[in-house]
Amino acid sequence: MAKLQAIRGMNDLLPDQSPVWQFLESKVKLVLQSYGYAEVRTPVVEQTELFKRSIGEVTDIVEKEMYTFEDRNGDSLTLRPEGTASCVRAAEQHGLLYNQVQRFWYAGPMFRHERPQKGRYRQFHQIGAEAFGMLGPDIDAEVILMTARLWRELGIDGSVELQLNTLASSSARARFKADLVTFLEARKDKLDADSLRRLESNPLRILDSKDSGTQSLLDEAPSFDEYIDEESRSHFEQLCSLLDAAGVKYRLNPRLVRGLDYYGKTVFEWVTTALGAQGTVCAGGRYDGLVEQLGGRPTPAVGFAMGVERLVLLLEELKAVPDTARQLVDVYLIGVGDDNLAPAMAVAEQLRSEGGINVQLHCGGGSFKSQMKKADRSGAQLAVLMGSEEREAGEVSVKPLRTGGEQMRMPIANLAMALQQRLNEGFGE
RNA sequence: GUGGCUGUAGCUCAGUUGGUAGAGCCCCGGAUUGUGAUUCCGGUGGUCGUGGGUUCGAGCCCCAUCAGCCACCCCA
Repeated sequence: MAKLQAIRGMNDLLPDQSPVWQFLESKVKLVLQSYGYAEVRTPVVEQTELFKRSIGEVTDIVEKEMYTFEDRNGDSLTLRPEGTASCVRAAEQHGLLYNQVQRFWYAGPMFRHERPQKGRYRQFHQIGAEAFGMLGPDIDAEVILMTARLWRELGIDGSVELQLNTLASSSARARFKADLVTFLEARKDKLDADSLRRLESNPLRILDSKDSGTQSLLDEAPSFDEYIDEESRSHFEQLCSLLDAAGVKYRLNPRLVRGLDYYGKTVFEWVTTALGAQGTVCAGGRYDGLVEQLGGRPTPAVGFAMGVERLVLLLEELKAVPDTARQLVDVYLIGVGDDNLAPAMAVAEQLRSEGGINVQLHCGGGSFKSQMKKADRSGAQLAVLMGSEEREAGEVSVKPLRTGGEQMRMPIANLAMALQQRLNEGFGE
């Protein structure tokens, strides 16, 4: 019979990896909470219409990357390809945006049918934050500061760079887009194949082209800078000075264009060179038009999403995860001989009740030698032995496995506290 | 969706012009009866990704397919 395997581009998270994810997730959560953001959880499946209306009908995501299917009622459903649309839908549906200011975050799997490669998978994970109801550049700055703090907390701030741009108002963008298309239409013969295709689908992305011929052509093209409206310009300048004041470094990148239709004004990306082609680790911007586009009242909004897989890769690349985050077991407990199985189990339960340390109890028998071997392999700092001698004395034997210390007897009463003390000493060496 | 590279033991990999599979690690057991990591000895474990084809004979050659990796495209 053929072996079953996971769907292409959808990965299992195994024990050697999960500590890295947990490290990342716990840090992110603490930072988001420290800014007063509240978690929202939405379903992974939504009406297809939601994504068509938010992301944009002609984007690659909607046209060829969504997992779309009919349910048993004949409704068209889609596995969410990103989180913002669902977040807005949920907030709007429950009246959370009505005359209110809100700060939310979410986390979870997203789905896009792309060809898998490093840092890009068909089921991938994002953690994102969205702030609603605030028009000024102050909230843009807060959102960016929050991400900057996060990189510091994770110890990767030296390896990511902030790129910043403004897409201005939608009317300014529309005027620029029209002129750019006119300019390029007249010079179609000089465009590379990809850019030619984008001329129809997403002309702004041509600015991003890696083709040198196209890039030199763009030098003579209309410059977006001249199209930026006064309000957007002043918004952007204020944002920049807020970031300057907060000591956040950034690089202005006029070619920075987001892939989703709903962005306007501020856009930013955190980029690393340490991961190959998929260098964007976090990206976001302002999307003042989206709420209205999805049927709500006009509501200003800013947000971002970070790619968990990419950050995990970066954390590993930089060896930024402390060993303590990987340690699962503090104490390995062995009952010596059948007579001492029950007492050993009782001690294990006692330690868990007293709290503070993780205990793995040896199960499954085997020679004493092999039990000690397992204690060593478990990664535990201490082996705790419960034999007949110890039991009769109301004690256990404690043997340090990583440090040179002597084996010693300890009373069972208040054992957790005594072990905790030994464990703390161990870290000092 | 396009292109390139790669699939041999649980893992990392050898395998000569085609002649019926090997190492290291891991795991299990042993080297004086309750003491691990180092060392030594022994053992378990593979329809060589899958399906066709060529051949007396295929892990090696050919085709297809699936999967992985990298890049393009796209994006977090």
